[in-house]
Amino acid sequence: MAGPRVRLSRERVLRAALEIADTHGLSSLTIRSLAEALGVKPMSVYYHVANKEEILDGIVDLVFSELYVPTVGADWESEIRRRAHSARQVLKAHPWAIPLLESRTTPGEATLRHHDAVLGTLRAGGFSRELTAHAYALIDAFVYGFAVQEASLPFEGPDSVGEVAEPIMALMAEGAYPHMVDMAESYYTQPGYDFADEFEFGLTLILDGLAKAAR
Amino acid sequence: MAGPRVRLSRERVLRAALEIADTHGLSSLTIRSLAEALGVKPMSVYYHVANKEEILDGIVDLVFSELYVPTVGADWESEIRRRAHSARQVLKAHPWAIPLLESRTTPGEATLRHHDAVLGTLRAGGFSRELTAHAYALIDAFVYGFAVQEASLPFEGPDSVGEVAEPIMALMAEGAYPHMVDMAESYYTQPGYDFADEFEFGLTLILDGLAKAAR
DNA sequence: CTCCGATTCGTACTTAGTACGAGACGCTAC
DNA sequence: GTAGCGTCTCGTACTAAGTACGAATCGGAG
Repeated sequence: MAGPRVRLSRERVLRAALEIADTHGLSSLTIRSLAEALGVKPMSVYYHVANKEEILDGIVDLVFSELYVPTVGADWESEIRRRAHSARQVLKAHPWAIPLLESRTTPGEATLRHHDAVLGTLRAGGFSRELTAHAYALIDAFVYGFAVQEASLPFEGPDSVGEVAEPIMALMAEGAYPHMVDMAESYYTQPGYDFADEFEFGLTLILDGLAKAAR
Repeated sequence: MAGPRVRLSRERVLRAALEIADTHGLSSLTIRSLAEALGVKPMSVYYHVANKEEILDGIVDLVFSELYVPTVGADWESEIRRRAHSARQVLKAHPWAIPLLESRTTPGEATLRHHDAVLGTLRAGGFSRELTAHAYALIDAFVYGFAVQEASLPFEGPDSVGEVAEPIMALMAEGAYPHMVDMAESYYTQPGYDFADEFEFGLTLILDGLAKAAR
């Protein structure tokens, strides 16, 4: 059953944890399931990480490491745009990571490197420190907030509307939420609607606004 | 020891749960702690809620019910601005709720009513359905994302910088994150800096952009 | 081959969610 | 008042999961 006995390592532990979260969801990531995936006994994991918190911090940083890192010095607008799209992509691929990003207050290396690059790109793009701070907060709030919305959308496509719980539909039908119903019926459920497009609109509006402010 | 024996109810259960989360943090909210706060035995709680998930859904909706609900028909910009500030305030008061807002996919009544009012305000303000969808996504992403940032900021004021873990500071000192260090030293830690101001900047930029798009 | 630090694991305690069914309460009809 | 019956509360106990503690094992250096 066992292979040629591979040594454990913090790296392998985190990789395996990431994989479990990706394939079976965050709630399936337990020390025991992790140990099993590694072909090892639970307590062995604890030699490489202090506790589960550290594992969570670790996989969040792994997710961060997947983000496109903007090039300091290149055209700020396209770099920031690219990294925003990248972030959306990555968070969509690891939706379980979204609730974690906040609770983790111990940023990892990839996380710090990433933020540093964003700040650098803006500064090199001619943004004052003040405007950089504004821009940084605004862009990240949007990107992150958008990912959250996308992950928790009750209906995210023309097909999945039916999945909304019945009591809600009942209330909706009763006319309790007229505007939601109107939007749902006349817009969100129309063929061709894609929530992802909202991202482009918002990002463009923000970048345009920042560009104007930077002048 | 017991008072005049007050009946339990879903309402009382949720109120008590909210209070525990507010005062001792979300992790202290367990069925047992909740039962004790209610002067009751753990399993009694389960007559009023199906499981802990339902409790979480419930307190999230309670938090939503604290938000300012915009008046449909009134000036959209000031209404939306007011509700944005309200949201920030509320989320700041219940930071534990932030990670929850996403994971909960079963919106409560207050949540739905709130969203309906926002949509209605925009529509009544002359926004097309398309622009309403854009605006709604953009504004909420920003408001929510901002709250997240605020809650997880490594340093959120001139004083608390020292709280950042040492390894990070060490790396920073080594010059690994020059732009972060620069911003931290020359801007974030300057007296008078308040992260909250970033909210105003972002919100105004967004509302201005939307106003222009609405014309 | 022996010794030693680096790893791995066995055992077991603790906290937490909650299934199941019995018991207590209090109101209603006789 | 009292029997009867929903409504509500709780006693018991099982399961899952994190992890403390120290023993067992492994693999390379001398």
